[in-house]
Amino acid sequence: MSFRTAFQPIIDKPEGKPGVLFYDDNAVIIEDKYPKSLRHYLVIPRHATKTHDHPLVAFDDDSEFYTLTKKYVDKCIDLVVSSLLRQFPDATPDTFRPFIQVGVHSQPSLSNLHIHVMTRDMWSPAMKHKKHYNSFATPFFVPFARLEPRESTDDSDDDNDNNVGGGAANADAWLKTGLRCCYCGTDFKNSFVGLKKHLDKEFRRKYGGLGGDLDDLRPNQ
Amino acid sequence: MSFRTAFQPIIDKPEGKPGVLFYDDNAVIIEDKYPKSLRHYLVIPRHATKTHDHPLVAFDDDSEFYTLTKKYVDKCIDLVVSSLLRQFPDATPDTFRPFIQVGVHSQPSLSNLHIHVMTRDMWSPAMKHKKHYNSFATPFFVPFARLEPRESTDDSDDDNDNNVGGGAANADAWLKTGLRCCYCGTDFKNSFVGLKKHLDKEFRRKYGGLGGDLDDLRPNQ
DNA sequence: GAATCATAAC
DNA sequence: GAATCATAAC
Repeated sequence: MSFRTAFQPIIDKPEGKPGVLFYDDNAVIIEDKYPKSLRHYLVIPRHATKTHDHPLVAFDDDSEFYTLTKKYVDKCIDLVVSSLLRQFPDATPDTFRPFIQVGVHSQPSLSNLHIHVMTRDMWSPAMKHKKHYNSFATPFFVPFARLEPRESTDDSDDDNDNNVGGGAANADAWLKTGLRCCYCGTDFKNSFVGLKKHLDKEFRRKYGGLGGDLDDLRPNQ
Repeated sequence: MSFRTAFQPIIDKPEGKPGVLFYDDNAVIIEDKYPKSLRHYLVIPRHATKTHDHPLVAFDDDSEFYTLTKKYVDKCIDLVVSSLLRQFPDATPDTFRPFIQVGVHSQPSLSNLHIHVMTRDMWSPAMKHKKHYNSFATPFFVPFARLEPRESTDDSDDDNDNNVGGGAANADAWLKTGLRCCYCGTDFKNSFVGLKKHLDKEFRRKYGGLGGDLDDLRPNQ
């Protein structure tokens, strides 16, 4: 049961902890220990009670908390971009900014509130099975922007696919749905191996020619 | 479909074929290409029509064919024993003779009539899954002795478990039944890995102390 | 990691 | 060999 609070020690005392990229009184930014994309960081608010809220309700009626958290999300995006620019000298920030996704799991495994900030390549040796993939490539992954509190109660513009209010309802179904390429939408049904091979091609198309050495990035496990 | 007749070329022309241990006009004796025990040979009658008979009916009302085939089965047993004696100098023929099982599959994969002659250790890297094991360790495997034609029509002594007459009926069920050690009967349910580890122990108890080097016998794949 | 399914099956 | 299930899950 204790694995669910794996982030608590980092929240309590981020100093010197492995993977910590940044921290202040409000938040910690860490590298995901099992990154599911080339870059995969986490923003972890340090708020004593919000940390125990479900991500789909933590920002409800709390614009202040959303705005504060967004500041760290933006900082995290900057960290992802600058890290990639060091690896790909011919790229520009615009190469990567539209390619970064920010959001939360509608059923998080770890209970402390955390926001994923990651490139949308899903190219990683830690991406090992369908549930991993679908948790980031379907509406199981809820964009952070959709968590922004609204003044109006009129939700006629809402995209019901994401269904933030009762968003955990269809979560299991999304994890089991057919595998679709997050670049082009090609349907790989249940063929995870087929998807992985295709993602490798898409990755090389996306990241090739940016001055980096893709062979350095080969999976090491 | 052609794999089913894989033995036909050996029947037609055994000369110089790999794995052939003996042949004359009536039969060929070969090493099973995927041995499921330390020793696993096959007796293949060369009779032009009998070779296409199902093993559970090939010997019906044909004592002569049974007697002829038994001669080659006995020869095959001698070959197994002499081969083992070369490997285990401290053993005697009686170490192995009661430990050899002779019989047929009630649903053979290969269509040419063949009789299995094998040690009852099931210790082999080619023994890879439940169906392999149960095909030799349950009544799916029909002892050759039970195929001997009888004068009498009184079958009150028959063991209905083997049910030679309609023997293929429960064949699929036997392949799926729980895994039981062929030495001691211990039930391993569906744990093939558990069974394999136990068989390794039984093997070392049976074959240890016979002057051979068991380390030479370690699986090579 | 291991059992199951599909494939190959000796 | 690969998908599934169970386990672990960052």
